[in-house]
Order: sequence, then structure tokens, then C-alpha cells
Amino acid sequence: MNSQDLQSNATLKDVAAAAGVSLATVDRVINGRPGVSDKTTRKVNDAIERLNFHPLAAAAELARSRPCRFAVLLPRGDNRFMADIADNIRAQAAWFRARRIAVEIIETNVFDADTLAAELAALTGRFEGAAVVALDHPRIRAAIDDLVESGMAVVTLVSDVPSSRRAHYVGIDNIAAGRTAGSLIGRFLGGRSGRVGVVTGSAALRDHAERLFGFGQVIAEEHPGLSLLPPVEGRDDPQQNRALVARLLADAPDLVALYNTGEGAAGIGAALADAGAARRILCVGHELTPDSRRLLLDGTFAALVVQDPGHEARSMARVLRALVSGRPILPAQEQIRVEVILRDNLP
Amino acid sequence: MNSQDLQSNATLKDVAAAAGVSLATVDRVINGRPGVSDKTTRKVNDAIERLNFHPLAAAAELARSRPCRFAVLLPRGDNRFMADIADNIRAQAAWFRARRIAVEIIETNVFDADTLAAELAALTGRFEGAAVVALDHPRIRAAIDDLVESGMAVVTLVSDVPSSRRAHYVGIDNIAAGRTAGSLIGRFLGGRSGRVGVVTGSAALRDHAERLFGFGQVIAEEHPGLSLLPPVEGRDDPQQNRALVARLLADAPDLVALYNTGEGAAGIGAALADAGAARRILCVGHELTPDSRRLLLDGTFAALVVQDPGHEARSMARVLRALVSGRPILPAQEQIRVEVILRDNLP
DNA sequence: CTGTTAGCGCGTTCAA
DNA sequence: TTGAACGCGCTAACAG
Repeated sequence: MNSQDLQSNATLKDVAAAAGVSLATVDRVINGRPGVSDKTTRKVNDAIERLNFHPLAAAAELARSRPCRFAVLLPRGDNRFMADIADNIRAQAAWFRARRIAVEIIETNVFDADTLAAELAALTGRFEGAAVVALDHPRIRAAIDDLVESGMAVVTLVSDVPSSRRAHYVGIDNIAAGRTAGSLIGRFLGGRSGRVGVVTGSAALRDHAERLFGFGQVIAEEHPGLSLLPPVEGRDDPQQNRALVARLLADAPDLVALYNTGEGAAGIGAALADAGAARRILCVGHELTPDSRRLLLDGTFAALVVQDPGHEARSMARVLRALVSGRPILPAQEQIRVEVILRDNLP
Repeated sequence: MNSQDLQSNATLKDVAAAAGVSLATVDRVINGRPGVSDKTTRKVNDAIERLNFHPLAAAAELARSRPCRFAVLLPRGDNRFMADIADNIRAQAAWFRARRIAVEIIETNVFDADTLAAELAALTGRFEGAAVVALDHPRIRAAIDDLVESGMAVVTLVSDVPSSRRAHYVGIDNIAAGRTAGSLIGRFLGGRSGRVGVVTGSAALRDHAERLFGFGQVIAEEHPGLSLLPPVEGRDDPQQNRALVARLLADAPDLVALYNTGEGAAGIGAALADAGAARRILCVGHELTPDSRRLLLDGTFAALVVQDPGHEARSMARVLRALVSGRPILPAQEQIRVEVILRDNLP
């Protein structure tokens, strides 16, 4: 099963010699540039095959080597998960610099379509690529399409705009994430019945909406003993979440579980602690932050459904780079997984 | 928060000019080579700082560009997970070739210490790096140490030999994996009590042993209503597992759950189906294979605790490459996570 | 349609 | 202790 006994290390020059043509011609064939006769093309391809030629990545990069600029649009505010993404992008600074990639992180009000659309429009011409955490809104879709039209490589990050012409989505399947949360709650409850409270950030964000959808699906299909209370919106803000959960606890005595589709876990933990209901109400939320980690460790949360911000930052970088240099991406490596974190497999 | 406004793109030549020295001298300073006076070193470092110089990765690679050879020692046999690792390594063939890395996959009897030790010894001088799925055994430890002594970069894969001098372990924390499985079973059972059967591959493999340990810990500490039956060893073989589980079902009427520390899920599924106990006994196992996927989808298994063979293959490649070229590795990117797969977040 | 040639930025002899 | 010069393998501009 020896993989590569036939490691060849032939160079472009070898191919040129073998085919009886010049370097430039071989280059044209390899990179699919026009202006080569069929006969010559065949000769070259033949030589490539025979010598088992494969271009050396470093040499090609060096020779191409155009500096390039990426913009990353992140929501402004104290969202911890977004801060993690930003940190992970910054942690790659050395990687970027070593490849002459300049990345600019732009924080903006992602919730306001006009602001975001304007911010997107302002990118034109200044960057070769952009990643954006975007609201799924017609105006945003149009702004993304305009950028793509202008030749920019655009990817969505964390929350997708599937109807746009973005080249790629770097993030998880949020319906699956919601379903996973639903299954965890359903199964951890072990057949008990009762009401389940749902705290969400904002129904305007596609990722939250999709999670809610997936969650509802599973509860309805597979756990008929459970019924969902109407979702309450806390904007991912701990203070608001605290108040909302306090009310939930007061209003619904048969509350058995809580699902938080977004952030602000600290508020939920506080409300539960206030009511002395901390490990009695089963809680599942999303994303790993210092707060959610603490609440997972102390048992307030039973599980967290997460995505890896480090993976997302790296994937974004690789994908944008591949896109601007016209190379293929490896789908397997770029698929961001829906992960389940219990106290025991906390990274 | 603009990240890199000060993208400099200074080259070695610029630094040399700014410092008033030659290219070679700058190179000596940067790569810590001897033979530079303190004063010159200071001048150069000063210029580097001032110009915000960062070497271009592609150029450095091209100039170094020595072909190199890696060996990967995998267990022979029909272990599906190992086959996945091998497939993922082969899937990276293009990546390897573009970097003049030849990788040879060697299948051998990992369970026999003498065979494995001999196979390891035979690597000497033929490879710059090696990854090995190793038995944790004194002879193997010695063989690994000899390779390291001879200057080879050695990493363990999937199952570690922590007492050896291997430079790195590419794999998960198996105690955490076992604990995770234990928590899932305990919580999914929702307080029910009874006996839990354990099917393991071989107690000689460190990864299986560690999982068993972590699993036992959690059950004992957190689920006192549950008691573990003595583990039965099926060598990851479906046929053996089937017979073992059939006996377990017959002997222990109060069996409420099954934990499989390794492979051969199909055998467990078959035995349960035979006994008509398929979704009554809660099952948790490891690794995602066509069999385990099917059993997860049909509800026979409630959850799978897995590691990503694709990530492991890529991590192995990056780590070995970094080691042989004396570069640092990014720990965050190389940490393999213990993942939980339910039916809903199946990749 | 094809070939020549000059770099890309860094490593690495060698000689001084 | 330092520097000059060549080469790594590929791309791209220009010439024919």
C-alpha cells in the first residue's frame, strides 16, 4: 500500500525538455492559458504525465506573490463569541503577514440593514476579499451581490445569506445545531413532560431563527410530552435575559427546561440562581465563553452546542485565499461542525 | 480596531540596506546562526523592528525546499476507523506532492510488540519523520526513543505512548472521551438504575483502557444507581462482539445500557436486534463508520463519541512538517477534539 | 502560436 | 566576522 513510491520531483524545466518546448509553453498548458496548438498541448500533457510532474506550491506562490487585502465585518458590541472570532483572526496575524495578506477587522452595527449595506458598499475597490457576519435582508443581499459583481471574493461568516451570490459560507448548519439542542434536552429529560422556555437573541438573525426552527422540529416530532413556550428575545444581553428568565420562572411552574439560542448565558444563570432553580431546570445553550464554561462546570447548563471560532477563522482565511487566487478549496477541511460540549469534553 | 494598517512588505534586502549590512548577515541574525558581532546583531534587529519585516513564507520554503519522507504506521486489518485515517492521508496526496513530501503508509501488526518494534527500527535512516499508532509497551517505547535519538521526528497517532520521547501526540484525550460517554449514558438514562455492559477491543491498547477508566470514573461518581459489568473483550470484531453481547443480554436481565469502547458496532447492533432489545438498551460507542452511522440513524445507538480522522491526518502532516523544518506548531489548531455525534449533528 | 528573459524573496555556498 | 553571487521552481512581460 505504499503511497508515493513514484515521488518524482520533476520540474517545469524537465517537462519542457521532455516535450521539446519552452518553459512558457508548458506554463500556458498547465495554467490553461490560451495560445497553444492542440498538438503541442498533447505533447506537453504527455510529458507531464510521463514525468509525473506536480508544480511546487512554494515556487508558484513566490512567483505570483501579489499582496492582497481582506476585510472582516463583525458585529460591534460585547458579544463574546464574536470577540473570540476576532481574537482568533488576530492570532493568525503571523500567518497572514507571511503571505502578504492584510486583514482589516471592521466592527459595525450588523443589526441595521442600512448601516451594514453602506459599510459593505464602502469596501468596493479597497479589498480583494471580504468575510461578513450578515443579516439576512434584501438590502444586504443586494450589497453582497454588488461586491461580487465588482470582482470581490465574498464569504458569509457564522450567519449565512444563502440567496446572495456569496462564494462560500463559513459556519455551521444552524438547523442541525437547533435540532441537536432539542435532542439533548429531550433525552436528558428522559421522558419527563412539561414546558420548555426558549430565550433567543433576535429573530432577525438567520442563525438564531434556524436554531429555533430545528429545535422546535425535534421537540414536536420526538418529545410530545414537552411543549414550547413562546420564545422571548433578549438580544443576547445578560441583563435582559435575566429579567426574561425570572418572569418565565414565575409564570410557568411546570417549566422543566430552558433553551438559549444565543449568548447571554450569564443572565440565565443568575435568574436561575436567584430562584434557587439552578440544577433543577435543565439548560442547554450555545457557544463556549467564560460564562457558559463556568455554568457548564457548575452544572447549571447540561450541555452546550458550539462551533469552533478558531476553525472558522482559519477556514475563512484559507477559503478567501483560495478564492482570490482561483484555486480549489477542500470541502472536507472547511466544513464547520456542530459540536456538543459536556462538562467532560470541555476543551 | 484595524488589524494591520502597518502591513510593510519589507524584504530582506530592505532590511540589509537599512542596517547597512549584507543579505547574508541579516539572514544569520534572523535564523540565529553564529558569527555575527553583537553590535551588528543590534543594528540588524533594529532595522527589522523599524521596517516591521516578516519573511515571506513561500520564498523561504522555496529556497529551503528539501524533499522529505514520512512514514505512517497503521494497524493492519479491517478496522474501519484506521482505514478512514489512511484514506484521509491519501486524500492529501496533492498537498504532500506540492511540498515534495513523500508519505509511505505501512500497515503492520500493531498488537504484537516485537513486530511493531522491528518495523519501527526498520524506519531508521529511510525517513525524516514518522507517525505511529502504537501499543503502549516498553519495547515500543524504546523503539520510538531510538528513532528520536537517530534524529527522526516521531509523533504518536490515535493512541499515545506518553512515556516515550515522541515529539507530539496526534489524537484525543481518551479519558475525557470515556467520561463523555459515561455522562451521556448516565444522563440519557435519566436516573434509572441498572447494570451497564461494557464491550472493549483490547485492554492492551492505551486508548481503549483510558476510555474505560474515564467511563468508570463518571459512572461511579455521578451515577450511583448504575453498576458496571466486567468488560468483555471482542477485539473490535463484529462477530465476537455479537456473541459477547448476546451472552450479556441473556445473563443480565437488568441490563439498561451498553458501552462500546471501540469498533465492531455492527456486532452489537446485530445481537440487540436478535434479542429484540434494539432501542430498549441504551447504546453509546465510538467513531463514525458506515455501520455506526446506520445504527445511530436507526436509533440503536443514542450517541457516538468521535474524533475527526480528517483533522488527525492533516494535523499529523502539519506537525511532522513543522518538526522536520524546525518551525513552531500552533497548539490550538492541532488539538483534536472529543466530539459528540447525535443523529441530529451527523456530518 | 512560441520562446527568451528577468525577476519573485530567501538560503547557502564560497571567498574575503 | 562579513559579503557577493548563485540557485530554488515558477510566472509574466516582451519579443519574435
